[in-house]
Amino acid sequence: MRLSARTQYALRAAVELAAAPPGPVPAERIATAQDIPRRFLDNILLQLRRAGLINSQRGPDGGYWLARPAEEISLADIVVVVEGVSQENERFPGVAGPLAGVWTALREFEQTTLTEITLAHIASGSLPPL
Amino acid sequence: MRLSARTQYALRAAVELAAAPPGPVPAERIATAQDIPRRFLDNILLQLRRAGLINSQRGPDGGYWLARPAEEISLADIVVVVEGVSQENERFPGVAGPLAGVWTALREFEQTTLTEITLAHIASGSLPPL
DNA sequence: TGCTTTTCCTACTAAATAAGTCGGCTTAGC
DNA sequence: GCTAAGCCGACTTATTTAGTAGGAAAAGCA
Repeated sequence: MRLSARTQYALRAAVELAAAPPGPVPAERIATAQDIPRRFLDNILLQLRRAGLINSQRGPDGGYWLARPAEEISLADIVVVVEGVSQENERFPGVAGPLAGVWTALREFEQTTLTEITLAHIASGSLPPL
Repeated sequence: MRLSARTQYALRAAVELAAAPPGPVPAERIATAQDIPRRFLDNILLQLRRAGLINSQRGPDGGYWLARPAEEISLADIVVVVEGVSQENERFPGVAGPLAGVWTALREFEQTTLTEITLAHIASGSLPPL
């Protein structure tokens, strides 16, 4: 389970939005709270908005907010957007063939887990039973 | 679960050794059977030998063989050697703190799975219940 | 001895990916 | 028209990945 810095930042930013009171949150505040390089964060938030996960508003008192309730956004939603969709299953020559099944099983568990956990879970600190 | 080509090759080479009849297997044969670039494979086998997972013999009829029975070498053994030991748990600022627990859970599952599956399982094609 | 087969070893390089930066434009509100 | 935001593509730099290169050393055999 290797996650790029970009993906980690995206998740942390999203959690920050989930935990904020209703209304726009400026990028600057997210950057400070989560210790994320400001310009890089801009970049990431843009991607999340284009994917329809968050909304934005410009101008004074502008900022970002979740496009859906935090209960309805899973970690997988964000990971998929930022990390891109996972690679197809490869085939392994000869006697190594059964390795494929192992990777499939691991990936499935990973995906199931990330799909079950929502931003609300993280923000509230109460994880569902794994 | 992102695995580098190097790690995949190492696993496939090890499985090939596990499936071979007793005695040294030359790198050339592994490279052909598993379609791995020859010089790169040399490099990887060297690393596995230094880690004590395989043994080698030079000269005509030389080659490589597993240092222990295939039942006693787990996929994790190989992954750890090639991929290096996993990074320490990071901490996440503020409200994103609980994310750490998710990564820990995922990593533990991954590690448990890879530890339970041995080269013998793969070579025989009979995976243990996951 | 010398030839062949095979491993051993360090170092190098090219390509891809990741991480972040820059400059400036656009929009909204006062 | 000033200020506080977001919007956007392009650019730069660092790291990692995936190999390659060149040869040295050992083992067996004739």
